[in-house]
Amino acid sequence: MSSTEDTRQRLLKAARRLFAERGYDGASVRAITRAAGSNVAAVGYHFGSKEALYKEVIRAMDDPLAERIVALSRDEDTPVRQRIRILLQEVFQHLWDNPDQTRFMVELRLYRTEWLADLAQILAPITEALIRLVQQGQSEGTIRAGDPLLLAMSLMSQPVYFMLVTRKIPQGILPVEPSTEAGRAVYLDHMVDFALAGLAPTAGVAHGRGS
Amino acid sequence: MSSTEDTRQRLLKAARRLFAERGYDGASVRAITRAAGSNVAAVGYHFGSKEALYKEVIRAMDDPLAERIVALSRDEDTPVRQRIRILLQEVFQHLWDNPDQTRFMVELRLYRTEWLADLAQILAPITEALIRLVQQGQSEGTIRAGDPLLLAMSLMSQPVYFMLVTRKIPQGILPVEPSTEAGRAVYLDHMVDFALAGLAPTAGVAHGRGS
DNA sequence: GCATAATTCAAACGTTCGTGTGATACGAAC
DNA sequence: GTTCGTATCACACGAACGTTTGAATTATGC
Repeated sequence: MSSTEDTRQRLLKAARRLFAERGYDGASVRAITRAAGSNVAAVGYHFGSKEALYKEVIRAMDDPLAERIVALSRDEDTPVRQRIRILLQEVFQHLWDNPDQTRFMVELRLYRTEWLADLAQILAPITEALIRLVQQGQSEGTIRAGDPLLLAMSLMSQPVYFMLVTRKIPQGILPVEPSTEAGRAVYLDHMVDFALAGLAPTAGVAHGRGS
Repeated sequence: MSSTEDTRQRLLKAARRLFAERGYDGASVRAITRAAGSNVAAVGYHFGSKEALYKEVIRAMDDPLAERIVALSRDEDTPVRQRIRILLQEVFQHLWDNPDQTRFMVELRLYRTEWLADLAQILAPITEALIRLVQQGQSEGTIRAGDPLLLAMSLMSQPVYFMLVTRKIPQGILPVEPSTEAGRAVYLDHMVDFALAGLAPTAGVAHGRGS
């Protein structure tokens, strides 16, 4: 039983990477087992089927990010807007360091809606943490009025969208190359500023129906 | 030659739908030709290969939206912020009515980076139109300072992200069902408000490093 | 050391994939 | 009516797919 867990873990790791890189259909069982350094039959033995392996990858995806975010959202020593700033930065950084996760989630969202519930369950704590923060800011008066869930969605849109648009983009398409730490900071800073600006208490111009 | 163009068009239409629904690998040539009501060999005859068909679907994707947006961005009779409002609404509506397009573009972005240049070329006019609008607003003083491209990216993030998150989502996950016109308006209005708030001239709270 | 279970492996299963081939159907030109 | 280029068809090819099988190998309990 010693190396069993090793094989299982190696399979999960390889599967997550390849599913993210090539999608469910594009990542063959043979390619996954080859990447994991084991036999084709290993998937059948350890998980039962390719589909079961995929669902197991979803299940194993609740990672340190969620608890970090929840902890951050409860850190009452830091001002709300500052907490949001840190939170968005950390989400972006995490997504940047784990591109597999974003791609995997997007594929799940687009092509595997039958397993979306599994994903929503994993993301729930993050959404709740964001909502909590927004509500706190609203009661303090540092965040403008509005449905907390909708505002939380707009907040999440910034790190997710910028990650999708800037990660592994061919050189020359974006004016600032996000491949360097410095270049990435440009997108990161802007993304946070825009999100916080969108939360700012009504500035006189923004709200209502007109311009 | 009479029904030739029909078959070609039917193939393109079916291919775009199935590529969007199932991804490149998930949409088999047989499924596409079956959906188009023609023979398996039709793809080989009209396009040469499955890959060539895929690229042709990309090429045929520059649609009315782009020119509509460019025209709107140049409509000097409407205030800039109002133009942006309309523009974001129309982008969202268009993406909503053509979910194929978003899914197709996302797959291209994630799994087919070798063909990304073809996509960037098609999206260029839209990006340029947004940048032009932002710059005009900045020179008027109705839009806050900042890199116009980055601001344009944040603007686009709203309709795209909300489309991705709300379209064809299983019932019960979102508190407001986006399947009805009225429910959808909730997301649409919020998305536009948030985007415009993010553009608002510095309100005293937003900018800088801290909360 | 020996039985017993757990794990890995090579090989093969039937199916589906993208593509190629040759025959057939069709319409226009003469 | 025959010819010719275009379009569609049924069909077969080899390769890759997910899965299964049964033997070989390794670890565990006594």
